[in-house]
Formats: sequence, C-alpha cells, structure tokens
Amino acid sequence: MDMRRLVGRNVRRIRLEVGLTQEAFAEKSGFSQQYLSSLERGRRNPTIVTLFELATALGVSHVALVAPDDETAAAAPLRRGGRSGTTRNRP
Amino acid sequence: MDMRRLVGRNVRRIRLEVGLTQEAFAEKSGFSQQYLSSLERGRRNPTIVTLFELATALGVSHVALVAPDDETAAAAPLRRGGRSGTTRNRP
DNA sequence: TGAGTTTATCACCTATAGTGTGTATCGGCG
DNA sequence: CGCCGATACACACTATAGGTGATAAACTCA
Repeated sequence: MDMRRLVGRNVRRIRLEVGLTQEAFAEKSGFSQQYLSSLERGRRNPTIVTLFELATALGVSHVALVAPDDETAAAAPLRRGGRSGTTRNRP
Repeated sequence: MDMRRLVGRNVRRIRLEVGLTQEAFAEKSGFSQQYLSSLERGRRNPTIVTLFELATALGVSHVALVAPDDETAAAAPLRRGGRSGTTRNRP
C-alpha cells in the first residue's frame, strides 16, 4: 500500500469537498501551496503531526486522511458514486 | 492533540498485546530498538510511511496506530477494563 | 547480591520534510 | 490574442526525521 498516494488522494478529495483551492488551503493550514501540490500528488511523506494539522485545517479527523479508499481493492471496472466533475469550485 | 504521544501509546499497547519486546519488534520492523523506545515515549514524529511499516510489523492496520484512545477524553477517575499488570510477556 | 533481560538516554550522522522564490502549464474568459 | 485563477515543477536552503552505537537505568530471578 502506497501511503503517500493514499494520503494525497484523501487530502485532495476532502479539500475539494470542503471547497478550498490549494492556495486557500495553504492559507488556512500554514503550509505552502507548492507543498500541498506535491503532497496531493503522492510525492511527499508527511509526518503524523503534519497529518494532524492538515486534518484540522480541513475540519476533519486525522483518521480520515489515512482511511483506506476503495481504489486499493479496486481494479473494479465500474465507477460507483457520483461527483465526477467536481465543478472546479466557484464561490 | 499530541500526535506523538498518541501514536506512541498505541504502538506500545499493541506491541505488548502482541507479546513483543522492543528488541523483537525492532527485529521484525527493521527499526532500531532505540528508535522504537523514543517513539513509544512520544519523542518522535514518524512519517506516514514509517507508521505503515510499524503497523505491518505489528500485524494491524495503520489506522490502529493513529486511532484516538480514551485517555484524550479522560480525566475519568475510574479505570475500567482489566489488564493492569501486562504480565511483562513470558513466552 | 549479581547476572540477564528489557527499556531509556546520550552523542552523533545522513537523508529528507517543508520553505521561499520563481516559473511553467492549463482552462476559461474578455 | 492576453489576462487570470489554479495547479505543477525546480532549486537552494534549514530543521528535523530516521538511524547507529555505546551505555545507563530498571526490573527479574537464580
């Protein structure tokens, strides 16, 4: 299991659900937009403290950021669940 | 919430439940006994990849190592549940 | 008491987490 | 087309995570 990718996917998904841009998220969390970018793309290996701070800024439990997603067991051809377009947040 | 302490407590608790010494755990996980010692005492800030490797060596999900424990909400005076002595594992 | 086992602490080193600065790419819109 | 908002990429830099080795407690038991 690639933890970097897992956390990256969770962070991005939740950030979009909350309706934040990387920039706005950077503002709230205190991390740089560049860091968040590479983090979401699974290139980074954050510490647990970082994980907690990210979760707090997103308003979710830190457990949510390490929660396994369906993709792991995936290879499933049928894509369940909506939210395909994510609508590229418009305030 | 102090993530270092939280993870440290979880690791120690599970390691003891599994019945491993720090030394044996070090052997299985590939980390040094010294590192595991400081980790369990909340002095270390492990990365998510480290977290996953620790969980794997313990035979549990990585989520178990970041799971919040009762101690947080604690200040509860009454100690429920047995297992007080931990019996200092005898194989 | 003293040997054996387990855990804690100290000194030290290398690899990398995370920053700052700057730039590149991409989509949409006037 | 050029501009703008949003994301990706690159690099030098500092603080610290990860790791080793030696050793000091701390506890167990013959």
